[in-house]
Amino acid sequence: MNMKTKDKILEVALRQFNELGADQVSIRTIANELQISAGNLCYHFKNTDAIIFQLYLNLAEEMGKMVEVVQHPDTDIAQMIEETELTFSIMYKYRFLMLDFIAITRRISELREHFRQIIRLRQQQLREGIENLVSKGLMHKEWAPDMYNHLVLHSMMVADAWIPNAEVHFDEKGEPIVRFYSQMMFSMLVPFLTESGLAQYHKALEDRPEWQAGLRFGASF
Amino acid sequence: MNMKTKDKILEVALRQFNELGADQVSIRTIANELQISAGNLCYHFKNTDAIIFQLYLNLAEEMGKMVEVVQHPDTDIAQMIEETELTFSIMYKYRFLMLDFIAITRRISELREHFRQIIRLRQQQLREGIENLVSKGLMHKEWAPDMYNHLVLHSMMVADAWIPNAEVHFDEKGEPIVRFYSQMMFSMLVPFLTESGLAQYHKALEDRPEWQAGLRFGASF
DNA sequence: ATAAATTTAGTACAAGTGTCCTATTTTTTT
DNA sequence: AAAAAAATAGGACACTTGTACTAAATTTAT
Repeated sequence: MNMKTKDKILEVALRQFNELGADQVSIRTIANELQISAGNLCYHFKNTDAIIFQLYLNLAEEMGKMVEVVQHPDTDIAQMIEETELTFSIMYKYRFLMLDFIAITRRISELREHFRQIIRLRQQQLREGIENLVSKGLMHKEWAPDMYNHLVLHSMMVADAWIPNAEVHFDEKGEPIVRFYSQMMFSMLVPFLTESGLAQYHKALEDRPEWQAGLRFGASF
Repeated sequence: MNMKTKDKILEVALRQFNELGADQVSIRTIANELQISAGNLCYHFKNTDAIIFQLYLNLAEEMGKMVEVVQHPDTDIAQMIEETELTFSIMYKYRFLMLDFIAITRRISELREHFRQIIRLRQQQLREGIENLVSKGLMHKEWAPDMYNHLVLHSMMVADAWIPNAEVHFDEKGEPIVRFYSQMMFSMLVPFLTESGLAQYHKALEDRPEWQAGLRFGASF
């Protein structure tokens, strides 16, 4: 099977973006690595922004598919953690978008509005997850007004921030990072779990040894 | 009194950085606005990175002074909120650093290490604050292992992420934004407050009407 | 097979950037 | 007042980037 040039471009571009940052990649750096002419590359994508936008669409698509698959309403805690990890993996695959998000949205304004939609989707997902856990007696009912509204907002911010955070505080890359921050994300719910919720949580950790080991913040934390 | 050219450069540069983003500002855009030659500007700062680094040092200095002032150990909740707001104001003044942080640290590597120190400082501050509240019976003792360790980490991430978040989800600028996110930051502690802690919290809000009104997330949230 | 469409290479151009250098002018020091 | 230092203007240079264009090669359709 022969990969189309267009796909090869996207593949190489994604890697370069992730490794070097959005501002260090140009049509020429990509064309060079692919051994094709810059003119050829411009035939497929007018400029780097066009490539970035396409990569963003790919991200959005992968996210969308993921959400569809996960739609069964009564998930347990172990499943919720897994879903978090899956979502975070997709984000990590396109991490340059998260790292340079502001600079990118300033140039490509469609992206900002489109991204807000994804956020709304994820937010709703989380809210439903919480309500589900409450109805099952795994999470407490909220004991202060707006408590879970706030929790959702805080979670969304952590979900946006973990990749930049990893970039600053870790030298590691890849899986361990994704797992560490998925765990951290879920740990935000722990203080709100009931006894049976906590029991499930600990059991889930025991069943997956790789969820226990994990990284530790180094000198910085 | 005559402002030195060097200070004028920093002033204009800071505004341009905040308004346009780090990648849209060059020695020439700054020189133009100041009606000085590019050569002159390069006499004072070799390049834009040198300006950015100096602005970062200014931020660090302001933060340092703030911490010194605030060092009295027994603050109440109202004071803690005020301190948060003060810290956030300083961050907001230099917000381009937060927005383009990753891209900037990739170019200026000294900055990353230096920044980690600030983080460590703030983290310690928060940890002491929590311990203080616990010892006063305003916060519960932790009822799950590492609970407050996690809380501190989550808070640090929100503290890093609020400015990019504001840029994506709000069109407003300035004070209201700072106040909104300071409130949000503090609201992370609310679920852990005791009854008397909650009472103090609500009283603090009542005493400062401007803390109550606040923004609401618009269509996106 | 032949015409048409797609894909590719190669190159030229204008704009912007950081860097460097020289020549004045202004300020400070002696 | 003379000498030294600091500040400013102006511009040349090399480099990168996105853009645009032409011509050749390849694939696809008829």
